[in-house]
Amino acid sequence: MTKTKQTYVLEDQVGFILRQASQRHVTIFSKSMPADLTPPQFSAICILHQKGTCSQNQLGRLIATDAATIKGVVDRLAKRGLVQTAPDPDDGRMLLVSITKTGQELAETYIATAAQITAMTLAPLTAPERKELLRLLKKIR
Amino acid sequence: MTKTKQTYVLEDQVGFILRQASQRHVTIFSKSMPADLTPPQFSAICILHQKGTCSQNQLGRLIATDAATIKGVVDRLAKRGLVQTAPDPDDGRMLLVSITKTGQELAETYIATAAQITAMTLAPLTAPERKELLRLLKKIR
DNA sequence: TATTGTTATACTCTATAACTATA
DNA sequence: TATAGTTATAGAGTATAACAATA
Repeated sequence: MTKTKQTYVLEDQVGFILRQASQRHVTIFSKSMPADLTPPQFSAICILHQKGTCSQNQLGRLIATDAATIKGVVDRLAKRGLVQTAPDPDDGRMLLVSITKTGQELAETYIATAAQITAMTLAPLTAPERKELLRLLKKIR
Repeated sequence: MTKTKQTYVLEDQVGFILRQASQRHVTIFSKSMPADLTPPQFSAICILHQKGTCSQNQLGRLIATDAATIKGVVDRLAKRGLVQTAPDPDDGRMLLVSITKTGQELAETYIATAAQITAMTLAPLTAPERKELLRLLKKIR
């Protein structure tokens, strides 16, 4: 009887490959997005482009960033004049975040670019492979 | 003729889902790894466990982190006594990183845990789906 | 001189924990 | 008690620039 030696090949671990795939995507994103926005920043702009206004924490939930992280994202967007914040008159805990006209215009201009970034990221795959990758990633997220 | 309206659904963008899948994996990793190591730190320990010694930049290339990032990773591991650094006597530019006895023992103890973390991350998938996900991720990394 | 490696600096994202304020 | 938000702290990733050593 042979005792199976425990093997752990870093190259085949899902976390390691996931990190590399994310790295490549972020590189494509930052090289291709002329507006100097990071992926989370663009995600926030996207949601606000659709909803107009929402609370800071709710925005964080929609773009999958926690309360501490979304604060930094919103602060940086506000500093650039792309969003505004104001306390909710109905609930003093809430901080309402809304998109500015500048932010709205930026979203409309660069949504096409974002779609191209997705296409570039998926370029090595065939159409059915792209669909399958999204399906599998959604299952493990 | 109908003009196709441009749609950009954040939920379906590969970058957005990739970020969420990575987040879930990192969460599993940090909750399950008793040794309080991050994924890049554990990757570095793994490589050094196999190779014993390598230059700092080479280590970075092997675990897919650039020169500036690997320096921080190595510094933190050195502070914990898991690795040591020394200038290469043959090439004064190189900083050789080697694993300590403590680091070696830690690697041997926790490689099984790391394998379990991979399994937990992939738990929502069937065996053929796991294989396919790895194949597709490797193509876009 | 060109290349490689290291280091310093700055900015962003992420997560946790502790805290305040409100419902 | 539960929720929303803020702040502090820490690790990581990224980019750029400066510097040292080597080819």
